[in-house]
Amino acid sequence: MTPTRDGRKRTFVEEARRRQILACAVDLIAEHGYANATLARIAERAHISKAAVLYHFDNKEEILRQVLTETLDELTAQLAEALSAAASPPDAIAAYVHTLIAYMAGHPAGVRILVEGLASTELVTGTNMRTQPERWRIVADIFARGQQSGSFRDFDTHTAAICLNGAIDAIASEMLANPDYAPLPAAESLVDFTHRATLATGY
Amino acid sequence: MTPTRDGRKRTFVEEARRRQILACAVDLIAEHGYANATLARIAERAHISKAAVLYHFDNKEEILRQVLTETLDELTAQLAEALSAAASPPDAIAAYVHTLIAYMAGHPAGVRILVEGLASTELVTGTNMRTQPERWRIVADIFARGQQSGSFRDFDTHTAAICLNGAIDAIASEMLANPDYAPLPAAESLVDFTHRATLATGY
DNA sequence: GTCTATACTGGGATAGAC
DNA sequence: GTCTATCCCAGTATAGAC
Repeated sequence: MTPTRDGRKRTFVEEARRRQILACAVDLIAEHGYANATLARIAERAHISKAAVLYHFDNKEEILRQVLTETLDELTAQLAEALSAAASPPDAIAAYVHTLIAYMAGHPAGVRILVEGLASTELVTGTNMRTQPERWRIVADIFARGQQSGSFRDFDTHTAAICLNGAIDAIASEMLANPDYAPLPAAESLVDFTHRATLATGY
Repeated sequence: MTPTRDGRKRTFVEEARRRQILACAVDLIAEHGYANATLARIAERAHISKAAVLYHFDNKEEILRQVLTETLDELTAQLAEALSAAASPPDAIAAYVHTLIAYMAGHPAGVRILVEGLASTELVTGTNMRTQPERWRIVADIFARGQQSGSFRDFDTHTAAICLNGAIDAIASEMLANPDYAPLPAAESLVDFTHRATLATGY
């Protein structure tokens, strides 16, 4: 996974070291946040020197990027599975919301990495880390399919998708900030809101 | 505004310097982002030394905090005005959405400061910058009042408020990332979604 | 190919002169 | 009240040992 830039094959040690470094980075980011997960600390935890870390990764940002894409891939896989099992577009929307929020509830470290990672790469460093097909497209496509099949009323799918994702993210943030906030009822509410707002047939 | 820690009064020059420094910081953050708005650059733009900047502010984060609260205060004032003019809770929700999105459309620099500032202070540095009465409360209260007066159906006002704010923020982010994205239709859509999802009477 | 040592840069923060 | 000098730490670059 994640081939080298020049397509050359990776040695055994290299692969092992990369995994080890990434694992250390994940732990540190989850515990102390990205800004406090310094190269020195990562190196220390991996029992190697700073320079050794930079031998395997071009720079610190590349480590974040890698951690981020791995987390994202894991989530995407779960999402793909849930979506393929959905019988109808409205079902798919419900599955999307539930899968995302369930993941967030079960992987607080992953959430921190995603929230902080996406925010810091996009905003702080200016690098565009948006997922390949922009995130809202997945949802917008479901809405569009539902409109064609008549299950959704006519509305701007782009805006609806952005709002839904924003709502999910906000719930995730609240979960991080407030441990008392229950994710499951929140997910149910959000699905309910979305259905009421988008379904063609009366609720 | 923003008294000193020890309650002592601020001299004229001190006040002027603070304003000047904040103005420079605002410009730099808006143009290049918080991370790239270094003390050196702020000092350079204000024609003083780095240390002089730190004489007036304890550290860089305090500058951000100040910029943030000023931007937030401005926005809050506009919001309060719009809300007080609203005749009913549903009207208030519409006014809330429109005011926020209109502000965002008209003040791209302000948006950048808010988005980046809130994200980086809360997550990267770990400082809690949530506004005094947490942001969702304002909206949740409107929903609650509307439920009492019968205009809203029964739902979890906390979650609804979080979702609505998340949706607004997501629209703001999209506006930043994609200049083609039109804010006004998006605001209309969001108000429409919210009404459909929350009104007690059929739509 | 893998790594250590070391040195350089740039950012934030402090001490002390004026 | 403002500056200079200095320090520390983070990220990065290079040389070279093995």
